[in-house]
Amino acid sequence: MPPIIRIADAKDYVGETVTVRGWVKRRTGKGKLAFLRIRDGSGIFQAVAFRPNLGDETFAKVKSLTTESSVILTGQIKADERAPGVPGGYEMDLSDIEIVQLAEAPYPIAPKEHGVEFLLDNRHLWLRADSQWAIQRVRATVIRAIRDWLDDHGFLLVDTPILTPAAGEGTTTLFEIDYHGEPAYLAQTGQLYNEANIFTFGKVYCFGPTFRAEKSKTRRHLQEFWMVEPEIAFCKLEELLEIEEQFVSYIVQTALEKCADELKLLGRDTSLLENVQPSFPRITYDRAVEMINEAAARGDTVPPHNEPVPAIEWGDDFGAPHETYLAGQFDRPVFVTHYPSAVKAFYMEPEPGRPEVCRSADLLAPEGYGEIIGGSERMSDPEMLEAAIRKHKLPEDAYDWYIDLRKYGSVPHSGFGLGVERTVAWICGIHHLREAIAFPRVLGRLKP
RNA sequence: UCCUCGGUAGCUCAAUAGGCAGAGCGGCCGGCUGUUAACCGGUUGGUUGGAGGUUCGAGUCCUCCCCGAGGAGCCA
Repeated sequence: MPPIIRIADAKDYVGETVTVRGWVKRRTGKGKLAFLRIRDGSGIFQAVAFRPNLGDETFAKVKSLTTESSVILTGQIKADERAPGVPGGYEMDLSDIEIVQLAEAPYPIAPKEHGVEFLLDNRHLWLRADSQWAIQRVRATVIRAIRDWLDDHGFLLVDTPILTPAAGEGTTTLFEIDYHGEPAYLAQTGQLYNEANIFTFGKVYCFGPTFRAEKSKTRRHLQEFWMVEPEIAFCKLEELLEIEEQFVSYIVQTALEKCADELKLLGRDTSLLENVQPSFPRITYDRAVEMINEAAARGDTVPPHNEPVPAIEWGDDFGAPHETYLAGQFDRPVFVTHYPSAVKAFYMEPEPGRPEVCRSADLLAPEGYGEIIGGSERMSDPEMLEAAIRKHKLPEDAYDWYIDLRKYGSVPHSGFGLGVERTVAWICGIHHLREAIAFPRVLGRLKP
């Protein structure tokens, strides 16, 4: 019995006869010669079937194969420059084939362009496409890098609840569920619980799905997305930014190193990612507003539609074109710090001597991918926090425990949240977040 | 919730001024010894999103509705 191998390992078996189990992506042929593009999860290669070698009966089996049929193939591995695939350069000279199932024809997804609606309706099949295979492998690598870096830098993973009694930040729309007769909400952040956990563990992170019921219908939004949220005790804003730039650089460089084949398959220009090394530029909100208004006065435009940069007034939050313009001025991600307190969450520490701005920082990714991190130094004074909660008209009794944290050994502390799908989309160079997660939850869509 | 665009074969799209609903891809049959979303020949394939209206005649014009995409607000 020949050994069963993975396509990714084919290079180690040149000249040997082996067995591969997988699916027929596509069959092409030329008379007595047929090519089977085979996928097994680990990689993609082709099996070459030549009638004089196989005999008429086996060759007829090959010719009968439909797209996505499941097969067990046996043959000799050969190195051949003409062989396409991932990693490519190796193919199987087929000697025997077992058809596990002859797939129904036609397979719904044809080798051509498709519309978004059709692809999302068929997401369970679309995932088999080369591009989707590559993206999910990058995603898994990004998640691994996130956890490795945090675990190796003294952070403890502490899971936070998904069923919560009240709004985390009090700003966005929540999914409400029935918690045995009382209303509960799917978590939009684990941050407040992280802030409790730092008093036990110093540096913590939570990592899980979060839920936003906003009627957001853009390529930068999902109803359900994954977020990693580190939180650090005895940490001021300046130190937080150093952590963030080390963290993001590690994630990007790890993806470049471990997913070179996948990024190549996706056609990603990785030269733009190689710059992602510390340190990242830092600009204040004040300076950002100046830059935007100078650009608006010059009539500068931003991709993808080359719209003019809209002018902005101090105090307004940035729109997508503003973020794209700002990010476009730098060759790596850029921190924008000290936003107006009025446009940010209630818990952010005001800047000493300038209470109208807070010690916050967003990290904007290049190429129009927008905000991948939102972070800040948190308010550490109990009275100031109580006043902020009242000012934002939040239910005070829901935050009593949160205020307690400032009464018993309060310390300066900071944290941030990194959106996994936005990070994956940026690294992969894909247009829409929906491709960065296997089964995206976008507005108006729950199936599959 | 608001703004813009869209819905015709399994898929991607076309259809002059209101006048026989088409092409490519996919599928199926046949041909070809190096295919890369092959090529050549043949063939299959329709409740034009739904309801109503105008008209001799509606994919096309009118009204209402449904669905989708992009964006705004909000945010990762």
